[in-house]
This record gives sequence, C-alpha cells and structure tokens, in this order.
Amino acid sequence: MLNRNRIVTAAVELIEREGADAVSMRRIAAELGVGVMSLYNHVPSKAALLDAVAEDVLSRIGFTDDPSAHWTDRVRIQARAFRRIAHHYPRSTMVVVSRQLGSTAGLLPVERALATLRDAGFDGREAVRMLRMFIAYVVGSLLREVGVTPTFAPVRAGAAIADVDPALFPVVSELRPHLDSCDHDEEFEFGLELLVQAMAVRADARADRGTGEPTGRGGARR
Amino acid sequence: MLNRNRIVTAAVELIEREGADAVSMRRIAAELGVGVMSLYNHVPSKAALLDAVAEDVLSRIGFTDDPSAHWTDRVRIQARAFRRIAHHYPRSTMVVVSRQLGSTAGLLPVERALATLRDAGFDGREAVRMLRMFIAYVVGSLLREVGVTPTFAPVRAGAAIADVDPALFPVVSELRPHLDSCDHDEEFEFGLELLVQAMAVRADARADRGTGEPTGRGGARR
DNA sequence: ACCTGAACACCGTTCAAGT
DNA sequence: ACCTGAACACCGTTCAAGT
Repeated sequence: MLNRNRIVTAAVELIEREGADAVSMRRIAAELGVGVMSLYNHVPSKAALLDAVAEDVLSRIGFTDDPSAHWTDRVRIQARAFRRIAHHYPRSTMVVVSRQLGSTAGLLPVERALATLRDAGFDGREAVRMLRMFIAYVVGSLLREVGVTPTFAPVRAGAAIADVDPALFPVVSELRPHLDSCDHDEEFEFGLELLVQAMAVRADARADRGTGEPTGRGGARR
Repeated sequence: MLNRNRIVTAAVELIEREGADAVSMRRIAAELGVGVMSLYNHVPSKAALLDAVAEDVLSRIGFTDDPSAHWTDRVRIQARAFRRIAHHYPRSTMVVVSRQLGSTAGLLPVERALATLRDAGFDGREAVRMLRMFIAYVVGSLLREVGVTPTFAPVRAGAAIADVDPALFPVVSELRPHLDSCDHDEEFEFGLELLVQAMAVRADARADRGTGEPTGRGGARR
C-alpha cells in the first residue's frame, strides 16, 4: 500500500543514488510502481515532498546526550552527531540545507543544544547566539564536505586549478599543496575545537564576573 | 547584440526578481527578446549558465585590503565584504553556495585572505585551516540570513512555531523570545568576533613558542 | 478514500535550416 | 559566426473519471 512514508523513503533513496536533480514525481512514481498522480493522494506537491525529505533526514540524527558529562564534551558530541547524518546522506544534505523548514522536525537537536549551553552557564540570549554561531559553522563545514562549497576556498578536490598564475596569485600558488588536500575529519575537528575553546573562555568570563553557575569553569578539556 | 555577459546579467536579475526557481532558458531568452536557442551560442548549457552566475556574483565582491592594518581588522573587513554581496544578491547567494565552481573566479578573495593569515604569523597549513573554518562560518551565516537555513536553529523568522509543546521542548519554549528574533548584523558580528579572538589566541601561542614573526601579538583589538 | 490516464502548460537540448 | 523554429523527451499539476 502506498503511503507518505514509502514515498519519502523512495525519494531519499533516489536522491542518494542519482542526485537531487534526478528527482521528479514521475521518477519516484515509477520507482514505486504506481501512477504519478497517486503520489498526490499523500503529498500535496513536489516542494512539500522535498520538505518532507529534509525533515526525514534530520529526524535520523542519533543522539546520546549525557547530561552528566562536561558541557564541552556534550557540545562536541552533538556537533559530530549532526555531521554524521550528513555523511550518511550526503546528497540529501544539500536538500536539507536548501529548504526552509517550518515544522518542529528539527527541534529536538535544538532543545538538546540549548539545554547544554544553559548548563554551561550561558543565559538565554547568549545560549541562542552560541547555538546560531555553532550551526553556521557546522552547516558551512558540511557544505564543504559534501562538495558543494564554492571554490574560493577548499578548491575542488583533486587537480582542477593546476592553472593558477603565480604572478597573480602568489600566496595561493605557494599554498597549493595545502589547498589541494583536505582531510575533512581533521578540518572539522580543528574548527570544532577552536569554537569550543572560544566558548569556554566566554563561559569562564561569565563565571568570573559572578554571573550564572560556575559549571563552565576549567576551560575546554581536551 | 547578444553576448555571454548580457545573458548572465539577465539571469542574475531574474533570480533576484523572481527567485532561482523562476530561471529557465526560455524565460531568460524572452527577457532578452531573442529565441531560446540563441542563448546556446554563448553558453553551453543551463548548468554552465548558473556556474557563470555564481562566478559573476562572486567577482562583484568589493575589496579594499589595507596591508598595513592589523591583521585582525583585515580579517573582519574581508568577512564583511563577503557578507555584503550576499545582501546585495540574496537570492543568488544560494546559487553561489550550491554550485561547485571550478574556475579561478573566486580566487582573489582567497589570495587576500591567505596573505592576511600569513601576515598574522600562521604557517601555510594553519592559514589554510583558518581560512576554511572562517569560510564555513561565513557561508553558514549567510545561509541563515538569506533565510534558507533549516529551522532547527534560527527558527523561521516571525511566528511559525507558535505550537511548541513546553513539555516536550522546555528549553526551546523558555527561550522562544530569543529564538524568534534575530538581528543578523549583531549575530554575524558576534561570531566574527569570537572567531577572530580565537584565532588571535592561536597566533599569540605561535609567537610565544618563538615560531613565525610576532606580527600577531597583542591579541584581537577591538 | 484512494488510484489513475489524459491533458495542459511548461522544461532543456538536438538538429537542420537559415543569414 | 550567429541566429532560429520545429521537434523530442522530459517536467509538475489540474481535472474528470474510475474503484
């Protein structure tokens, strides 16, 4: 029997198998062995289907939050959990990122993250700020890893820019070896660590001013 | 007379006016008062045209790098310049971000940024790392500002999630006021400052170890 | 309630024909 | 070299008809 869930799953599979461009209502219907119009009994439009795909992928994030752990470790773990689904559904990641979700699908991660930041001693305003900054970093990183990021940085993996004029771009030419290779794990962890430590500094500053609980003391553990 | 540049410009204008979804070869041709197939004399395909759009927007970044300024200020200025085009071409920003560029179009910003980071005292490997981290943050921030970011964070501007169950999402409900509003300028500057300061700490650590020039001394100025 | 085919108004791109 | 219309193989979605 046809239902919304089967349609969404088929869409995710098709995206991962052939890319987001390959997705069409007709293709998905064929995949499921039904007429195109049957889909519309369960999904109002293609746009709504893609929203559902985004929510579905997001809901697959596997969390294991340990409230007794140091908040810096909890932040690290949450960031990595987020990154993990992107690796599991690389081509769907772009879909997730390019859709403006309106539902509460992605709210659980937010709840967990904000709770962690509150435990770190940040007030509401700061916690939201920190979360937004963190998400910006994670989303930006995933876009690079998924291979969609603009060249101007982690230049396209492999050869590609063999033809850089050293006279016009001296530094880029000099650093070509470093620009050409990119260990995504290392790169992500580097930024993660830098952010966590920067956050710990703020948390400590708060504590030293006597505001909030001293939970965040001791800086970022390694 | 029809040429590549006129076509790209028309595409950018159409994207900004009606959104990326509205772009079709036929629409652009109509806009320019020519037959659809005329476009193919100057652009090999729609995909190539969108790549050209991305490059065009990127190349519009206005830079005024002052090598005599403190490197932290140069980083701030470059980040803001990048952000500014995204505000000028909000709907094209998603196109830029979702295309994998292969040309040297976006190489000038990279050159400038890497030169700045080298001046800060970072070695090649560190400079590239810092740049990648920075770009991740900036790209992620722009996606939020442009309104494309997944909900799970800067929940859709305005109402949208009035229906959050406080029992399921206590922290989210409590922080609703902060989640609902988002001053993009403030938010961006907050993360920018945090990153710059974190980078300054690393630069100082380098200098203290006696490596590189002491250019980065003194931490991040405000 | 669910499924469906025909039809409509669109796509991107190939090809052969024009100048 | 540049332009072009017709044609092909696709789209998403509406509608009326079936069960």
